[in-house]
Amino acid sequence: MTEPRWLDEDEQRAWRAFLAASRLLFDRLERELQHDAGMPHAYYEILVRLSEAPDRRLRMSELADKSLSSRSRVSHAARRLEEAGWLRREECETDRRGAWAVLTDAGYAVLQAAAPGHVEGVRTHLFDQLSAEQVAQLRQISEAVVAHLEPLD
Amino acid sequence: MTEPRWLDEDEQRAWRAFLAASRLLFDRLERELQHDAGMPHAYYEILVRLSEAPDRRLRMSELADKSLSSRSRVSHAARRLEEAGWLRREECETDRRGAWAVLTDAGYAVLQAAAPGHVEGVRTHLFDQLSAEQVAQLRQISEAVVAHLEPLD
DNA sequence: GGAACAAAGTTGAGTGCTCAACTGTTCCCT
DNA sequence: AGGGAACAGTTGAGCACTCAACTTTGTTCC
Repeated sequence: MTEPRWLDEDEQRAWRAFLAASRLLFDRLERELQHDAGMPHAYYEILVRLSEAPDRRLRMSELADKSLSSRSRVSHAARRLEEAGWLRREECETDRRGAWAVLTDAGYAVLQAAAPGHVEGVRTHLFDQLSAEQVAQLRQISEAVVAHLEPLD
Repeated sequence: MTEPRWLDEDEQRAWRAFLAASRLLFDRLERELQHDAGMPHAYYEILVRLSEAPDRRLRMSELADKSLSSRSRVSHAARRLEEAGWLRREECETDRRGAWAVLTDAGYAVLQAAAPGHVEGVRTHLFDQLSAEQVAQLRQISEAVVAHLEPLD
């Protein structure tokens, strides 16, 4: 291994602040969503992606890609969501290996009910604390990180 | 409930980018740490906090606060870390309810071994992608969020 | 056409987290 | 002093995630 490149003072502080902000924010939103809508954020995101797809359906792999989850994770989640009646799986005609994940009406209704509260949380805990300039900065910073991590892996 | 305050176009994009960046970054670091050092990031953070404390020891509650974890989480983690021989619990003389978490020499050694690789990951996946200005921006944004969420909760 | 390889998705074991309930101790207040 | 509230920490059940192994189907290439 080569000589380790340590973090300087500023980076150290930035990293710790970012770590703290992320943990606090996501833990908070997770808890609110769990409390108000009875589902973890990962499930919420799956429902959102499905609701935005044509015919409210996506192949399992697309769903995994769009929600930045592993196939395994989505597969486990789909089982749970199916039990709850919010999602239905259908076999794919054109590729017999494949499966469609379809958002049910009940799933759509649950999402509609959960969304305002969740959005309110995001507003309150994030955007209300930032200036318009900072929102733009956060976006650019995030996009740089995504651009680096997305293609790889 | 009052009228929901939705996110505008810019906020929507910023939020999704931030979500994606955070998930990708933390998942990646988590996986690297698990692979290279055989521990999740939460455990790494516990070891870090202990290593920085006087005599490498902290009361369980302080440890929970500093690592932004619930007492329960730290308690479960401590059991695991104790099994691994990286941490030892001692009873507190001045408060018989309390317990000290003490970093063992083995724990310190493991942390020393894990740190360079982890820091390298943070560099590569985060700071190498950002300008010095963006690092400063990220810090300010994060501190604003922490300031809002820290006291409450 | 058939063999090797890749892709889609599922499954089970293991692990860490949350939540609520619990024990034991200390603090506070009159 | 004594009773009640608050605090420190642990525990167990339930759930979500990871990793690796697996089945089934599609693709490629000779």
